[in-house]
Amino acid sequence: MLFVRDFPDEAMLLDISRRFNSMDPRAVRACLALGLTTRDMRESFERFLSQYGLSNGRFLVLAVMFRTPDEAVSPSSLAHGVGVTRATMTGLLDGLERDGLVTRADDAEDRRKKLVRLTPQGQELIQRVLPEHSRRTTRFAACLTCEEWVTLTALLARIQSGIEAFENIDK
Amino acid sequence: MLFVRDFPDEAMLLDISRRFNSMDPRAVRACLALGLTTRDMRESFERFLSQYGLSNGRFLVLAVMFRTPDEAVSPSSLAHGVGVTRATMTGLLDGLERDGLVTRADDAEDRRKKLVRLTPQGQELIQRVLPEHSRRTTRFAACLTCEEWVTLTALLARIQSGIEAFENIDK
DNA sequence: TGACATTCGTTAGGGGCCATACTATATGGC
DNA sequence: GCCATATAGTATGGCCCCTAACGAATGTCA
Repeated sequence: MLFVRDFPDEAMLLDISRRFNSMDPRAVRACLALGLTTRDMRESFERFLSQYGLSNGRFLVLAVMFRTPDEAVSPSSLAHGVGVTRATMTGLLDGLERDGLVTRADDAEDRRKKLVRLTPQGQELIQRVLPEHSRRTTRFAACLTCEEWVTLTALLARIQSGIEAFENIDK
Repeated sequence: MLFVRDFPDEAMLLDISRRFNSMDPRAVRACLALGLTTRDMRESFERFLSQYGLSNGRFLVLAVMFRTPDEAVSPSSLAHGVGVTRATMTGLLDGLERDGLVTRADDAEDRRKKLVRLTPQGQELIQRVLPEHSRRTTRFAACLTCEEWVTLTALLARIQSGIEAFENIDK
């Protein structure tokens, strides 16, 4: 019932639930809201990044690398840091390298590895993005009070552990 | 800072925020939780659907069509109902037709249109999925109390209108 | 040292989604 | 009837992400 992109579906899904099982519409509505809110956040964020020719994945790569701008990192550790597979990282780095934001060199010590480095253009770009990103996040944080954010986190944590619980039943 | 798939990033992003701007870590944490919870819900849901050879999109198509199992619908209205573009719907229908869950026929009245219908196999499948889906949703709803779901919805609504607000500033 | 396992980056192939642009058809205003 | 416009479905090509499998390099341990 989750993960719809359009509002008409709310009616449709409520309809389906009604036909099959009397489910609490408040929970259904909240799930819908969860999906839609997250989608809106994501879209807003990606629209912002796209002004700089970045996607979420590309941004995270640059951001991770910018923590140690002068050190080279391996694609593998980047993949872990960003939270994608190594295969996906290959694709991201292909794009970033093509756009001149990053370089890949061989590692003399461990010849399986590559050494990824930010180019000056890469550093310049991420330094231009991050402050604005920061401003956006601050504005975003103002949507709720501190207590409300804490409440939200607590509720989400309960949902997550609930999912985990019945995930284990399923399997 | 949202939309990370892995936990190490929390540290990383807090680090970034700290370096650039003192942001409320409670808000950052909540955003992270929002993204992670939604992802977990989505993954749990998709894992469930994949047992039946369905994806979120494919499931929604069948579910929408199952509201009127005997009526034919156009790809266009399906796209609107499911919330994807017409181009995406073409792809979804290609797959569903290939798997024998759906048929496409020409519309004699309006020769631009196609008429999509559930096959008996399609009906059988969605009828097998929906009750289990319903049970899952019910279990899911039990994660929080009714009041808590209402609270959650309210908080999310505030976030959404907040996003909308500064989305309008940006553009 | 040699055999085995593990790690690295990559390729190949898939799904999901999008925007864009094309063809065929329909429709409203003249 | 004719033309501009809108709509329907699709093809193409792109991005993001995945799994599976590969060759090369390295680690391990008898």
